Amino acid sequence: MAQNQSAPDATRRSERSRRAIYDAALALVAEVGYPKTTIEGIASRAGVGKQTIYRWWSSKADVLLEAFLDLSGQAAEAAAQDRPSADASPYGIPDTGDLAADLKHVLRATVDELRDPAFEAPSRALAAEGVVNEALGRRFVATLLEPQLQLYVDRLRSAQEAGDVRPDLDPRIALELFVSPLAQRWLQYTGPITYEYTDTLVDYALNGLAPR
Amino acid sequence: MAQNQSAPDATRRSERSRRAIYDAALALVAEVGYPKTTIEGIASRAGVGKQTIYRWWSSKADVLLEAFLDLSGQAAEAAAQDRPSADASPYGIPDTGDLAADLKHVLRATVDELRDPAFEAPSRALAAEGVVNEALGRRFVATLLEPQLQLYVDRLRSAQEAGDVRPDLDPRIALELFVSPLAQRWLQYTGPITYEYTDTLVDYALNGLAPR
Amino acid sequence: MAQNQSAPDATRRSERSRRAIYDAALALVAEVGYPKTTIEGIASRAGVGKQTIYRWWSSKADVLLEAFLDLSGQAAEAAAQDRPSADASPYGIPDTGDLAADLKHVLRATVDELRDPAFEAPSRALAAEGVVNEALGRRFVATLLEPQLQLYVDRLRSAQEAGDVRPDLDPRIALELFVSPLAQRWLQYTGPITYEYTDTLVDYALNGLAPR
Amino acid sequence: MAQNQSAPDATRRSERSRRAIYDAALALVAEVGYPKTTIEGIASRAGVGKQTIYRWWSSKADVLLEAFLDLSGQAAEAAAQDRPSADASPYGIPDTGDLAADLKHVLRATVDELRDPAFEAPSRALAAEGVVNEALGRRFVATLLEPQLQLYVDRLRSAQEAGDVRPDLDPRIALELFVSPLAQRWLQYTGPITYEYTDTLVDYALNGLAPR
DNA sequence: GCTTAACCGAGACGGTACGTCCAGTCTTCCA
DNA sequence: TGGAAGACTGGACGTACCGTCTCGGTTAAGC
Repeated sequence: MAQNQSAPDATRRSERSRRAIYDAALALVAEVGYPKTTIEGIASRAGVGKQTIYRWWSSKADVLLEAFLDLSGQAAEAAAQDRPSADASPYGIPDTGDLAADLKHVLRATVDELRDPAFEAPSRALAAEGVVNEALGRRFVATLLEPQLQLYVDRLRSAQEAGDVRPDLDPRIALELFVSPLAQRWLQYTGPITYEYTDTLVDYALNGLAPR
Repeated sequence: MAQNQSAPDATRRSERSRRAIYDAALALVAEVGYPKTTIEGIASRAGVGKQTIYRWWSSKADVLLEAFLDLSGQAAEAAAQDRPSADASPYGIPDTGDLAADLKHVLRATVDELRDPAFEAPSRALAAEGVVNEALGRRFVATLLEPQLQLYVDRLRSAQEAGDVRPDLDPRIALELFVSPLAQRWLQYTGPITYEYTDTLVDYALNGLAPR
Repeated sequence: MAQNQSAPDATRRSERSRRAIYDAALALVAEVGYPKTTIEGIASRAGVGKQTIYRWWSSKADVLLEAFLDLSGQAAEAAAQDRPSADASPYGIPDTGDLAADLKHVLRATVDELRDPAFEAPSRALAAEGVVNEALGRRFVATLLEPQLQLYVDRLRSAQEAGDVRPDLDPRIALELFVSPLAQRWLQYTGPITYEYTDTLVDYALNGLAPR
Repeated sequence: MAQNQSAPDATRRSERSRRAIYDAALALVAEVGYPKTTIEGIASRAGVGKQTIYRWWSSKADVLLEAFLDLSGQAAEAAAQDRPSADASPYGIPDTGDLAADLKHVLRATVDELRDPAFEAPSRALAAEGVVNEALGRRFVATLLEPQLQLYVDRLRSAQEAGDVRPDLDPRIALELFVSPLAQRWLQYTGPITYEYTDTLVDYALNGLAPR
């Protein structure tokens, strides 16, 4: 099944240009915002011809998604380096046996990340694009969001085995009770984002709203 | 505190043009999508000069926000008309005494609304724009989202008085446990949106994840 | 034979506005140039509604032509005031008996006038417009240029009677030999405009190019 | 002395577009007149992006000047082709020994040209623009008018050598006696343009107005 | 080691939309 | 009812980018 039209030869691709484009795209999104970031601007800042961008990506969002993926990969690697422990899982959720404490810990880390300007600008841009562009949205979720959520699924399953979470629950849905509120506050500015808030979310979610 | 610069005289504003612009904006967003909706396109479809748009609004997003607000207002009015009951609250959440049932009912209605193409296109566009444009995002939330959420706050407070919800909970946060997951699935395509799903959310949220 | 459509009633016309419009038009043409002079600009500077201009004139050029006519009229009146002599002819060409001297004198005065910025800007603008807009051009010539040229015709006829100009010549054409070169240099920047130049023109024209 | 700002690379210029723009500009000026000729109109008629015009020219007048220059160049070339005689001078003035006849001949040809609609529309437009825009006016004169006038200078000098014109005359001024009147009549509609008229001009100019 | 095909930087090209400025018309309110 | 004010439709302005398309130059693979 051959490519329809002159698929570029990836083996001859310039690594140098690819990196420069990632850097330029992330820098511009951070500096001037996503809407004012243009393909021409990226090309010019990267010292690259426009065609080199169009050859390998299909849109501005596409470039940014890959650039952000690359950035996340680097960050994950760096984080793994710092954590010499046995648990190999990158960015894994700790399992100390205290579910509430573990979740609160991870959510606090997420709060920190959401405030890191280097991450905020591109991820917000991609999220926004994804809202209106379903194809990109699904890619964004599949490559970036879902892997993160899977960690919660794993932790919740472990908690079910330990008897800390009801066994009949669907962990994929359960995690949304405390993850989605944070996501929405961040995406839509519906409320402040604090440690206290995420701690509260965990408590509410685990214990339920109804009296015991 | 004088007006900045030659503010137009609102009393002379053409109601006809305003309506035509709202209609054109909503129609175009629904037909060709938000990114391909242009000010020129709106003006042309509305049979209006571009300047008439720029005179009263500052951006495409601004036009759409007002158009959607207007549309929502009309819809609310129409709904109020249909409900001859004593409870005057527009779009109010029913209070039958059964909290779970009431919430499930309202969330199912929300599911229906999220699927109504007439609402979906513009609200998705506004949400996307709001993610990346904080000023607009906050206006979107304040004028459209928060009033809806307030209804949940009211219902939860009533439930607290009835002893169906723990009295120490913050209702504004509590509601997020079942509202935000739906919002996120809709915004980010993180999962299917069904009645079953929203029913499950209500059950999980009221009873909690931990065993009783 | 009534006017086709609501001919304005000239008797109720505001003299105040008319004057203000003339002043504004002349001032703007002098300050920003003819192309950047706009009807809106004139109206605003004159403190007048746009409609008041459109009611009485049909175009920017039309306004300027009348304004300039008015200005010329005033100037002629002022000049007449300064000249208490018996000869009533306004701006008349002196008739001392020395044709060459008289023509040189008048042409030198014209040179001065062509350099007066108050006259230059509007008359140049009108001339330019007239080149490309035949109707206006003809009006410009008929109301402003031709009356001036008629003075030369008169003087040349007088000279013919005195035997200083060949009797068979057409004075209307003859005058062009020394007037048109000056006009062209002014209109088209084809050469410098000096007293020496106009003196030379008179000499060449009177004596001819061929040896005597 | 570096180029001011990102001068375009002339070697990559599209000859095809340049020609199409010339053709469109000349056609539009002839069809709808100079004031109604717009850059957008030229671009659209030429099947060219607006930017392609703005890249190489600074204004509508600029485009037209070059287009007309090009047209004149072609016409001159075509004329040279038709004249297989030894005298290489393009558009040269004949030198039969009879100055009056030669001048009358050339002026009659000029009368014809002034009436050729293909030349009239653009040259009138350029002349008008030049009246009000000194920079363009000077370019118009230097590139189009002056070279023509130089031919008269040459012919007059030859006549001086032959003793047909007084030796002390400045030919550059002398030529204006019969050229400028024609120019003015054409530019300002101050009179009809006929062979008889130009013949008369030559007679008057050569013999002078004063009796012999 | 020399050819050759590709990627590459550069940027001109045909387009679309931007946001602004005016033209000329229409409407409202004041004197 | 003339005039000041200014909102209206409409259209051109000059600019910014889009995505496509050459144009040398450089660079790596294959002969």
